[in-house]
Amino acid sequence: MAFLFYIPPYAAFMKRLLQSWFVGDAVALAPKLLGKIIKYRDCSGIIVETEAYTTDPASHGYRITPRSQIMRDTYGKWYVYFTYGMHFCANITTNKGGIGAVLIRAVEPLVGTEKMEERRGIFEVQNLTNGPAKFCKAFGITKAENGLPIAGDFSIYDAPELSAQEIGISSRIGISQGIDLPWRFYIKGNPFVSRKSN
DNA sequence: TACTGGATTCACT
DNA sequence: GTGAATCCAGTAA
Repeated sequence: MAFLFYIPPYAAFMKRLLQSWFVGDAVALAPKLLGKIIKYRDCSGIIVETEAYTTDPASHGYRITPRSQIMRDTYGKWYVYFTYGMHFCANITTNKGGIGAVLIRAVEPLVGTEKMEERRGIFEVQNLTNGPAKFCKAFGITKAENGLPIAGDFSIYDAPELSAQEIGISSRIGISQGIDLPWRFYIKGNPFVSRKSN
């Protein structure tokens, strides 16, 4: 909540990240996205939780299919997929030639809270965007946004004042390698991080 | 063509 | 903690 206090001072200095910023290893980029501001049309928020996907068995990139091809062929684009018959999840592709994407798991609402409440049909700010599908629904992100470049109406901005937060990391065992794999990254103590990670 | 399961969320117990 | 919702992508035949 304390973040909200700082919006006006740094808003003027926000710098839009170019597509080339998103080139690299997904595991390295995922924590760097924390504290960045995501903006889509009438809504914006601070990214507080991300998840890295590469070529491990839990990732769509484990087997490249027409759907997941974007994970291999692009960087700096939105990979939005439909799951569980009712939810969308939004990823950022991070590689070209390699395979990688970063899932946006949770954001802290900044602008457009009323729109988010309308789309979600609930009026508890804390539950609007604290989950990957919740975030998509609140921001109005659907499959129509799949493949769009991170630019224009659907961009990410750097907010230096927010980037120095303490970062938490969850890991899972990489089945194929048999080693610990950094996985979820989140801003410690932030109330909008989904429950599983805090 | 048919079948299976899912990077989730929510209501209910 | 458990199970339902709900439909698309992927796979097998």
